Amino acid sequence: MSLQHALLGVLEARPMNGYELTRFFEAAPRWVWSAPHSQIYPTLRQMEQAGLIEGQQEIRGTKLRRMVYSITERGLEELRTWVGSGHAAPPVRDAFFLQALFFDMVEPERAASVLGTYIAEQEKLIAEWRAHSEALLAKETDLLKERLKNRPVAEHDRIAKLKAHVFAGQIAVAQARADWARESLRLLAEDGAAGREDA
Amino acid sequence: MSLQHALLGVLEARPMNGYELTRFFEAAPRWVWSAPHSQIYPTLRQMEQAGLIEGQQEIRGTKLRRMVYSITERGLEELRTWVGSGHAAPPVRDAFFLQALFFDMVEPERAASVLGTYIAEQEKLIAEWRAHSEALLAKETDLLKERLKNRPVAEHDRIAKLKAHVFAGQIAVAQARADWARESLRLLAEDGAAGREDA
DNA sequence: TATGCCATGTAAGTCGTTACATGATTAG
DNA sequence: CTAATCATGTAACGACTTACATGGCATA
Repeated sequence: MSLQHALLGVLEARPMNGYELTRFFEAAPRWVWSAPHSQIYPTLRQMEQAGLIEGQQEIRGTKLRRMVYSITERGLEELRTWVGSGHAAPPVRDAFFLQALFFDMVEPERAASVLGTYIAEQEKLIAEWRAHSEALLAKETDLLKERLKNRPVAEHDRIAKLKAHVFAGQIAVAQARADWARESLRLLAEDGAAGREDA
Repeated sequence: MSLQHALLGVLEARPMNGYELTRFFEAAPRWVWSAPHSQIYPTLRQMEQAGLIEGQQEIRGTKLRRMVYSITERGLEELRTWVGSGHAAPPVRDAFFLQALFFDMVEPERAASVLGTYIAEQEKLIAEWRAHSEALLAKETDLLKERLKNRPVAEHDRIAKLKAHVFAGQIAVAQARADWARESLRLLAEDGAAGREDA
């Protein structure tokens, strides 16, 4: 159900149509959730039927229609309830750690190459999230600006800090992964050397 | 496809039946992958058809049958190929960070309670993984003992270290999450105080 | 003889991926 | 006029969840 809550969370800032939401959820500098448009459009219709959001049709030009969805009172309530209550953690399922568990089955060079790619990926994510986190702290993102319009000015700093901190969390996790991968590289090198000495 | 590779990785240590694999993948002290038996049994039959594993039927008592699966040469090859090559990272999708992104919408006390539960969960995972990591380093787990039987003694330490290190990675990530959650608690407390001062 | 473990299944439904498909509008 | 962008869909498939379902074996 998380996609629904993600959509509610975005629509809480301002009304949007499916296309805008799609750009948001398919965006390259990734956010905390992602989804393709093929999932977003049907979900929006579902949510409208459930009364969580309301669609308003608009016409651009003569024929190009778009449905602009806004969050309803029920949607807000659902979002607040979900955010305020605990949810069971999803089962552990990490394909990369699974792969790493069998690195002893391949030549160290191949494992090292896989690790190198992984580190680069994590670094890229870190860079994107860092930029986003800083933009939030500076209250420079479009969505945050919209969101703050409905909040008392006294709370603006608090809200910006809290949101930025979430991305700091993503960064911390990615950093832990990257650091671990670098240690793995060292471990592989050591072992490789030891292996050669023994041989 | 990761479940298939997880199964191959376990069966590389020794032949097992669906029930044993199920206990492994549904185990409370979680591993790096999990799956219910309703997913495991059909997957095993699929993998047998694909020639990745081979089933041998055994009878306990008079009627109780069980299929003991062993990895085939093709399965080994598939596993090695998969382990040795890079795979695109799955899209970012973290329900807890998503939830945290909207903590400003609920009372700080509720957010704090959600964070508290989260921290406890992470700590529990850390404890389980720590125990598992230490058992691996000491070469005390059943599966590792089986696995090492087919490897040169000179490599035993290396293999144990590599496997244990994967769980150290899971621990590092969980630790990063827990630390982040603790910082979040501090941030919420600060803000709460500031909010009350302002009011 | 009853409880707990061994052992294996099916089925319905949700979530997510990938590919296919269509057409309007705008800016250069 | 043509390419990029706006805008919205469908369909098939695979992965995972949850619930339902059955029966044998061992031991107390």
